Amino acid sequence: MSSDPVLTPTSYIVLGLLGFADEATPYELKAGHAGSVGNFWSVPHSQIYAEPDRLAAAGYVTVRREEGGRRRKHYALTEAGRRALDEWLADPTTVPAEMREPALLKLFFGADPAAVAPGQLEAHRRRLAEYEEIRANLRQQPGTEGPVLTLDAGIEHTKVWIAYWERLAAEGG
Amino acid sequence: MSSDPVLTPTSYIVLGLLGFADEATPYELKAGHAGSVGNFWSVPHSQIYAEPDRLAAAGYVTVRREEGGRRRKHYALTEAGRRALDEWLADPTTVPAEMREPALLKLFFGADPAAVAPGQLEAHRRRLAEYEEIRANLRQQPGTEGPVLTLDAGIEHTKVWIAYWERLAAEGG
DNA sequence: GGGTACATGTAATCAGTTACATGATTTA
DNA sequence: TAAATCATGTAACTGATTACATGTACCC
Repeated sequence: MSSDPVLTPTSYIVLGLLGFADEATPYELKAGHAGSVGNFWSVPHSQIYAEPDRLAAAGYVTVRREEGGRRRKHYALTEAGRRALDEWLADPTTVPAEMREPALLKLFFGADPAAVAPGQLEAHRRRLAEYEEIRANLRQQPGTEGPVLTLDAGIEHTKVWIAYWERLAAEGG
Repeated sequence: MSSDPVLTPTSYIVLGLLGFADEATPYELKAGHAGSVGNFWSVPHSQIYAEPDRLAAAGYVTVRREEGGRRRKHYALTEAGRRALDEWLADPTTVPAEMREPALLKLFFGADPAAVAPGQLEAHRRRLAEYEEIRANLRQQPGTEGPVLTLDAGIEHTKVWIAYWERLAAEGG
């Protein structure tokens, strides 16, 4: 029909969040994003406010505006939106991201590993603690299989980073 | 002095590549990028052609244009460019990147792990083979410590991904 | 001399970033 | 009631993506 409007990761984050709630205001989307997906894929609030309108223009969500007072916008998935989300979830051809790790860029171009390592270690250790705390909280709740799996991935990779930077920190020139 | 023009990762990739060569044409930058940094941080060639001019405008590189024939541009670091590169390399406060892994986004929003896993496995196994081949070639050459370290990181993380997706593929519902 | 790979850009579009701004509620 | 903090946007700018376009050199 329409030449498919390109859906970005941000689009799918909004669609996915709307898939959990029946209806949501931008603020609820923002709140739902923070502390969940936001832990491994942040989106600035300006985007979270802008994206639903793009999706509405493309027919993937509906907007209901409050009459009185605050005139908030409430968004909900349309059939097309649900379909786009489901197709994306089912699509088996997902290209893995590149590493794109700034600290690696520095190593590549000759930075002293011992200079880079401490900062990385601290950041990754803090991140690991956060992930494990979140995981402990999620553990018992039902319906959190997806988030738990992503946390597992985050935890494992973070541990690899910690081991990596510990090694480089120890190999002082 | 000047309100510091913001240098992006792309800027540092160009600066870093110019730091290896005394002088380079955009094509040489492109070639130098492909198969090295390009393995974990790709930059489209349109950017590799555009970025040096931005850097020139900011005083970090000089441009020398060929008189005859092809009138190619040759770029070289200025003092300021070398300083910016060195300061970036020495700066210990590097914020680690987010995971931003599309496949994780899908898991988070409820995709069937068994549906996602095969494609991820194949992609990561291929990637691992590439990395190990490059590493084997680099191993003997002198002056490749930086690239070897980044490859090590890539290899370790790719192995973690493979183990992760193998586990999810095995846990068929 | 015709094709194919190499080499070198430009143009259009747009999502993402950053900053600005302000209204509504709660709390001290 | 003054101050935070919660909630909700808008505006400006620009790097990144994608596509278009063309020139040059080498090879069969």
